[in-house]
Amino acid sequence: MPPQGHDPAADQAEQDWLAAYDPRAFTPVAVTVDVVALTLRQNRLHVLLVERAAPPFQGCWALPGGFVRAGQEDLDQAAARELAEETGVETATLRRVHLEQLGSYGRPERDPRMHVVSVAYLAFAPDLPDPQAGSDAADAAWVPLAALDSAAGPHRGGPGSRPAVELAFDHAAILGDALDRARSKLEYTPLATAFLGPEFTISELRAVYEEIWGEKLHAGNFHRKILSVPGFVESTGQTTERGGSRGGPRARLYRTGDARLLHPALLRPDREEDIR
Amino acid sequence: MPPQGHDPAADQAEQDWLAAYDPRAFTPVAVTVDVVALTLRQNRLHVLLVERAAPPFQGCWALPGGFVRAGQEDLDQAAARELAEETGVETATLRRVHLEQLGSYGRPERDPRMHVVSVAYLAFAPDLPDPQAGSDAADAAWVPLAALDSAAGPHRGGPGSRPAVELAFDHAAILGDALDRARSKLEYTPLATAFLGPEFTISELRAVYEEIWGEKLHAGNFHRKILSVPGFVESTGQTTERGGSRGGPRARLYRTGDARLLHPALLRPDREEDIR
DNA sequence: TGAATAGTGTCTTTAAGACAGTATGAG
DNA sequence: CTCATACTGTCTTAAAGACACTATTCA
Repeated sequence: MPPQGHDPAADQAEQDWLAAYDPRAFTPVAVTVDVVALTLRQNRLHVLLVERAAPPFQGCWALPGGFVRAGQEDLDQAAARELAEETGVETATLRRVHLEQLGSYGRPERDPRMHVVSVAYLAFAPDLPDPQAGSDAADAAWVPLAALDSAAGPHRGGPGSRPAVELAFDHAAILGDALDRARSKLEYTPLATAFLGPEFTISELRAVYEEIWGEKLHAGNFHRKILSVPGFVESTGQTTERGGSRGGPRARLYRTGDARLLHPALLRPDREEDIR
Repeated sequence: MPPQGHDPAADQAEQDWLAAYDPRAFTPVAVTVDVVALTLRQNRLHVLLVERAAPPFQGCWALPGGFVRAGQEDLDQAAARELAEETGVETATLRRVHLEQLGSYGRPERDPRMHVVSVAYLAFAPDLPDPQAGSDAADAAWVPLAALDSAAGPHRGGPGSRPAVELAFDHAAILGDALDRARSKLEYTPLATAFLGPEFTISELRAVYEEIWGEKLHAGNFHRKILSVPGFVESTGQTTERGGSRGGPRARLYRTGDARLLHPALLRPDREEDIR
């Protein structure tokens, strides 16, 4: 853009220039982090939500999140802090939670108060205790995905389902993107194990895939495939104490291996829509 | 976090609460967008850089970018605007450029002036004219990746290479992440065609893969693979006017097809490090 | 005993890669 | 003519999926 006369773009350029020298001299854009924390409870996918205690969207459920503390923390740290505050979980437990950046959302009208850019994070957690509501929330809970009318994916309530929970802001869209990312992550990484305890059976691992992908997998082929991917799981040499509740042999126990990517990947069964 | 006495965290919570009612009452975090725009010139990967006209990092090269205009634009729009301003290219041409969000960078000390969160974007462009420096830049140019000491990937200068260009802020890290993303995108999407004109030969497409992946591919197998993936390319029925500069038959011309994802994907040849 | 589950064997199909071979056209 | 290139044919190997089968344990 060549230098020009007095027009709105030039005004903006001057504002930007001033901002470099006085942090309070430009129209502010606020920055928050929001966390889509997923877990499995009784083999059902749940997302951590808080009930808003104040307007806007008072009484609505929303993703846990909050403002980034200026000058004090990185985005990853802010996300971990918000997650810890909302779940009431100690830092030691957080080490077993996978946390990664999902993407940023910045439509000017996404928050009625002002222009807020939210950096969304995605978390995979093992089954954790019920959360404690933070100071700015009326309640906090692990909510089954089936209770949400999330546009994306196979996790919709059946015909007789309860009224869907409506999410505040654009959090339904963020959740949809998070589910897409989660399904894809299970293909190329061993992160499905982040939903399980330190030791698990192949069947438990398969249940994670089946719930998040929303389809049944062939038990035998899945078993062989998992064991054939180098570094996905390693044997503990132990087995479960008892067989399954409806019979069957005791299953061998495994730990997460040291691979960070799966080779070859575990691709989802063919879907029609994957061409578009 | 349960309510507690007068501690820094509570102060912060109060600040956050106030921010909901007075946009200027909290310590600000600025939001910028930065664009990693990649193109191929003479089959070499180039990135669009600007030379900074003002401190900090005056005289350094940096990714084109700037502040998000509060209340006026979405993040995608801001990135497209910055790209258009820096390249001096019209909106019509921008339609042929692929632009996607890469990720956000928010280390408090990444900008010496204040806490700035940058939302990075990745762009794939066909060969465009040389850029015009915008008002806040001393210069702008397509810089060959070989001239940069980018930590990631196979694009380093040879033994007799010029002194490496140093990038401002954390832009070298952003560029590294962008290259990782670009290499991965070529596996699962048809976006390699975004580097080419509206009609291209299979050999030209292969050159894109070879340059971005940094390795030679088998011409025959590549050819058959491209044609076997549904929706990747479609024939125009035309051929090039002349054979190659060093002989050979005229090549058939193709357009980009309607697929958005490649099935099956074009996986990179096995690399050792892909397990970690 | 019956049913469900863990784990393995084997066959078919698909896709990737190595390699050879033919036709075309520039110099 | 010579040589690089466009494109195709064929064989080998790897991997995914379908299916069958055995062994184990709960009820």
